[in-house]
Amino acid sequence: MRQIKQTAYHHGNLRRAIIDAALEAITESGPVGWSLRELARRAGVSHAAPAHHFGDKAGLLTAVAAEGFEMFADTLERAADDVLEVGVAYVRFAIGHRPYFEVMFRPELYRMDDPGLKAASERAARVLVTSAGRLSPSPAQDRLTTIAAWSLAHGFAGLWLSGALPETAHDDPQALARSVIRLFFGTTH
Amino acid sequence: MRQIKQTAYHHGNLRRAIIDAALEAITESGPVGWSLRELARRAGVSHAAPAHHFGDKAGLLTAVAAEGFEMFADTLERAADDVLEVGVAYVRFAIGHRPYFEVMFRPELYRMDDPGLKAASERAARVLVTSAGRLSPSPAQDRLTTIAAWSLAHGFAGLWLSGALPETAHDDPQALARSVIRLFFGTTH
DNA sequence: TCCCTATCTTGTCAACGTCAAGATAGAGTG
DNA sequence: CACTCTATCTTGACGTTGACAAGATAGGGA
Repeated sequence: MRQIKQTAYHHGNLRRAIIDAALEAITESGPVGWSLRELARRAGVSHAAPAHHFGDKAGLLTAVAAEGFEMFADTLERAADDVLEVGVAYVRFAIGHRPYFEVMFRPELYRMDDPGLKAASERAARVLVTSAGRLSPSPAQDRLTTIAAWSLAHGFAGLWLSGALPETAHDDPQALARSVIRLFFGTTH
Repeated sequence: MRQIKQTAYHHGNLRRAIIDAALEAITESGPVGWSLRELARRAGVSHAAPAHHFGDKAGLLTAVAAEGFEMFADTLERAADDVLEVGVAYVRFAIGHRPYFEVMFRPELYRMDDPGLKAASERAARVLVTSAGRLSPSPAQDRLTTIAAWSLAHGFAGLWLSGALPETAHDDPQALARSVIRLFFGTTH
């Protein structure tokens, strides 16, 4: 998956175990509905063990966001050939990796100056800019088109995650997202 | 503004003072970066005073969300004549009343079964459905068009609030939003 | 064998949300 | 004015939390 810096000491790989526990907890009760001590209990270690790996809560969420942006950039890059599919991939990631997504776009929860995080998020942004540029009617409207396409995908994901969309949308959000995107960007594909 | 149930007892109007303090605190550090005790200190009352009015933290955030949805519905209704302006009003509210907006679309923070809240949020949704319907090319695509338009406005607002958009966007977000919406929905107006 | 260092534990602290019980003061009634 | 009633607010307490400091532990290199 990703580089693993820790050789196994007492626990095995506590860093990963804590992150996994955090992802579970975020899935169950959001990015703030849990405590570091609870994660430590889930991982079977003492209450202060997480602090060694992440410093504090923001440090843990920084690690989650960084990992999320890495996976996010990978996902978008895999779809980069087809502009429509980049949008669908955006929504698919948000829904399929909800705990990551819910942290990633809430920068007050983590430290944005983390170098790995910044690199991954810029990598993801590059795919969006490049692929949306191909939709632009004229070079002068590149920026506007990028923001529009990004807003559409991001808004759909956000509304779906917050449960604001009508129930019928919950059957197959990915197909619905594809329809919505196609509505704007034509059926050229 | 809205009905005020409390007659002034010891404090004057503590309920309002606590909500205002909450809005300030949310503006400064997000919907979870503060404590009830801090709000009580700001209002100059004891640490347990807020509990009487709101029960618990979720109760306070429910009141914030309800008030937000009321104002939101009012804003949208005022713009309902012009479909484009509904989208602009959506963004304007999100940015101009950021602390409300940041709570409203995070339902895990409050109690969605609150009757006043539900009524106001349905009132807002009705404006969106009605006005977006006017954009729909055919009745069969009403639902899709509504979701698309809503996603566009919601996504732009969310991206702007999270600081994800490039800095140039921060000069006049409202004008930028208008351009973005016009890009999709033509310049018929 | 010995030390070094990353890893984890234990103990502690102020602050927090929440609850229970008591104090206070305005409003209504006579 | 005297009295009571009740919404409002205070005080005190309890278990939990994030964070810090100091100590224990164990694997790896010399």
